Order: sequence, then structure tokens, then C-alpha cells
Amino acid sequence: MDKKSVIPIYYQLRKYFESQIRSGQLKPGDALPTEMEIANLFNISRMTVRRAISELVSSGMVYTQKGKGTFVARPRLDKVVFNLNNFYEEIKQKGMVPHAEVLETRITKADEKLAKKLGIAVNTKCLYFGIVISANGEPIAYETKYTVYTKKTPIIESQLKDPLFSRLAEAHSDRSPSSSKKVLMASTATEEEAKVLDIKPGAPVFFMVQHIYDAEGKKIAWGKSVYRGDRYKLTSYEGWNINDIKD
Amino acid sequence: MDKKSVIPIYYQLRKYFESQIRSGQLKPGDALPTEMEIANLFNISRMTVRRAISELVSSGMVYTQKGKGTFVARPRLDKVVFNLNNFYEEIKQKGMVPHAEVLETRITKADEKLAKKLGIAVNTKCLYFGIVISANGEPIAYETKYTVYTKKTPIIESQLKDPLFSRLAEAHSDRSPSSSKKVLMASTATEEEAKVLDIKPGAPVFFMVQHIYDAEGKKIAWGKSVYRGDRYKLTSYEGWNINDIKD
DNA sequence: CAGTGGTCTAGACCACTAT
DNA sequence: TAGTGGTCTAGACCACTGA
Repeated sequence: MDKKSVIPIYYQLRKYFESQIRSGQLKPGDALPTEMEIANLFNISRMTVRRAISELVSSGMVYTQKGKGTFVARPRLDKVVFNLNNFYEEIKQKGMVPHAEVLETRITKADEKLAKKLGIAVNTKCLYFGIVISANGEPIAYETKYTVYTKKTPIIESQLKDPLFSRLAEAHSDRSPSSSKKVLMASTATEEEAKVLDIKPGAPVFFMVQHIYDAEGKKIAWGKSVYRGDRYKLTSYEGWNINDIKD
Repeated sequence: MDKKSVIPIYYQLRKYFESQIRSGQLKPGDALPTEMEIANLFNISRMTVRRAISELVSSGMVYTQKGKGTFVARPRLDKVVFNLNNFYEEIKQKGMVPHAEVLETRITKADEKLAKKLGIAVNTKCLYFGIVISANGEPIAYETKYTVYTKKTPIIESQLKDPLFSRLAEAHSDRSPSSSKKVLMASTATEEEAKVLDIKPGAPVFFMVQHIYDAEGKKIAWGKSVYRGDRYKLTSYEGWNINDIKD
């Protein structure tokens, strides 16, 4: 515990307990020293100790019980969190060359089906477009998207290729996106999807439907994405030693 | 801001800014008052203000810039987080009746293939079993699992049905589970899977492979799960008004 | 009852930003 | 240089747990 260091004391203390837990010197169920004991032991303020502990709590490594103490938690391995952030960046990170191609773009008046999907009146002006995202020249994802088109901002191709759908929705609607709902399903490729993605009809794919809402909960955009099942998968790491996992 | 309330001041303050942001009175990019201004305005300590703000930061609603101020963030709608926690509980929550049935359970010596999957020596004693999970009598998931079997603890059927695979692995191995890796794929049902799940071969399914590791990063369990694509889907909500989303 | 974590205060010094 | 958020302190009172 180096008080003169540029590294904050609470951070050093947190890392100290993290390593104690990871190495097994503190096992699940074990009690940490009380906050006052830790403070006296390292000659630091109790508030500084509390900051370190509160970070350990939010990372799930320890839990506190009022009037009792602070205890090492059991790793929650049943939890599953799949993160799929920026598709474009993910491809790049894997050392592949990403590419987005706009297949079609159109301003249409919403028919009944689309009006229902977007929760808008029939004949409302909408922007429709479809893009294919590929990695190293091989098509991976096929995305079809609709947004309301209330502004008359011109459509720029780079905008359509923007991996952030919400940014596009913001540019062409007078309501700004506030929330999003995505549903992921397992499916098989239709004739059209198979053609675009260069796979066989009936081949396994991920199918994702996305809704974007404004602050009042009204829909302002809708999109569906199809990902090739043989080229795309989701990975989740849980626990305390996830950096030690090799394969 | 009620100082006499049992509700902590920092919590009241946080909710105050949350509602300001959600209602649009504070828009993305807007600066919050400085910490000292807030403290003076409500006659509270700066540390209390900081606690409220730090919670807003970790929820992603605001961000701070040293020497400049605190600003309202733009909602990150590109992020996708799929949580699939306790399968059993999830079915119950949806008002359905969950049921787990053990199809087969066996103590085997690891052949080459399994030894490789678990990173152990050939002929190591392993516990194998397969279960089917159903909702309202309809099969939803088919799970096949292996763990090393170094302890000689007897196998209890309720243990096999335990939705927490890690708990089972803990009971039968002398090494305790520390980390987990799960990979989710889109696939189509094999003949065997189709039979068990009462669907057609080639029907879309989610396919998930799970590894469980001990603190040293050594594998202690392996399992695969097949979920019916027509009965199971993953949903992700992002943004600041996710409670207002109706459908 | 003594001991625990939870909340809160009124200061202090620092590094950083903008002017 | 003045103002900002980041860190830290040495107290205080509280509600809760267990003996």
C-alpha cells in the first residue's frame, strides 16, 4: 500500500483483495477484516476502505451484510451475458477486413404491415434500406432497416453504412432515440437471405429484430438482421479468473 | 430533497437527476451544475453529491471530465446484452410449469475425444448425464453434460436436475469452479436432438457449449445445450426508458 | 450490549482545463 | 489564474446483528 504513489489508495486496496480472492487466500464465505481493522492496518481512512469495498461489491466479488461484516462471494457461473457491440469493430478486432455494401435504399409510404411494426399511421414517409456486411469479402450479415423520415435531410451513403442504427434514426426523425429492444432468435435462411449471404436455403442463422423508441416509448425505427450461423457466434465469460482462460 | 427521510439523500438526488434526464429537461451534452453548486443548492455535503453522481456515471447516464464538469451522456443503443440466467426460474416467471427429466446418467472413463474436451488424461473417471427441460409438458431444451468425478460422492437425481451446472461440478470434483465460458451458436437439429425435443430434423435451434474452469484455468466440466428455436429467444433492452417499452 | 456496515459532514490538497 | 472533478481525512450518528 503505497501512499505516495500516483495510483489511488482505494484502487491499490481493491487490487490487493482481488488478488487475495483470486489466489484462494480468501475463499468464498470467508469474512474480510472489518472496515476499521483494514483502515487501522494500512493507516488509511475508513472512507477510503469503503470505496475499495464498494467497487468489489459492484464487481460481485464480495457482499456486505449490515451489522455482520463483508464476505467473499461465490462466483456466479450460471449468469450468461452475451455482448455484441459494434459489429464493424468486432470484425476488425479479429484481424479481418470489414465491408458494408448498400443493396437498396428507398423512400416509401408505410403500408399497413410496416405501419403496425413502427406504430405509425399508414402512408407515413419512411426510409428503407438493406445492407450486407462482410468480413474478408465473405458476407456475414444481412440487415434490413426502416425508420420514419420526417426530416428532409438528404441521405448519405456513409450514414447507411453506419453500424450505429440509432445514429441514422436520429438524423432522419424529429424524435430522438432513447431506448432499444432487441430479440435474438435461431432460424434458418430463406431463399432470399441464402442468396445474399451465399449460403444454402435452410442453413442455420441468427435472426435479430430491433426496435428503437423515443423518450415517450413511441417506435421510431425497426430493423431485422440475419447473421450466418457458420460464421458468427456469441461468447460469454463469467467468473473471477476469466483472463486465465486459454481456450 | 428531504433530509429527514429514511431514503438516503444521495439516492433522492440521483433519482432527481434521472427524472430530469429522462423527461428531457436535461438533454445529452448538457452540463449538470458543478458539484459545489449542487451541494450549496440543496445544503448537503459535496461527498454526498459525488455519491449520487458516481452512481449516475456507472449507470451510463452521465459522464465526468476532469477540470471541465459533468455532462449528460447519449444513450448507448448499439450495445446488446443478452442475459439468460436461471433457465428454470425463467420458465416459472413466464407462468409456465418447468420440469426436468434425467434421460441417462453414467460413470465413464474418458475416451480420447472427451479427455481433450476436458483437458484431462484418458481414462479419468467422469460423470456423464443428459436431461430434458420442458415447459408445460413441452420439451424446450436438451442438455448433455460431463464433469470429472474425483470424489466418490453419491449422485442424487435432484442434483442432476439442478439448473446450476457449476454446483454439480463442485460436488463431484476436488477442484472448485471459478470461471466459465459459454459459446452460443445458431444450428439445426440433428436426428437425435429432433427426437428428444419433438421437432423436425433440420429445425432451427440454439446450440450452446459451456466450459467450467477452476482457479488455475483447468477445465473441470463440459456441457452442451440445445434449445428449440421456435420456443426460445433472447431479449435485450437498452437505454434510459426501458420501463416504458410496452411491446 | 459492543461491534458492524450505511450515511453524512466539513474540511483539505491535487491534477486538470480553460482563459 | 480560477474553477473543475478526483482523492483523502477524521470525525459523527444511525440501524442492524449477535451474544
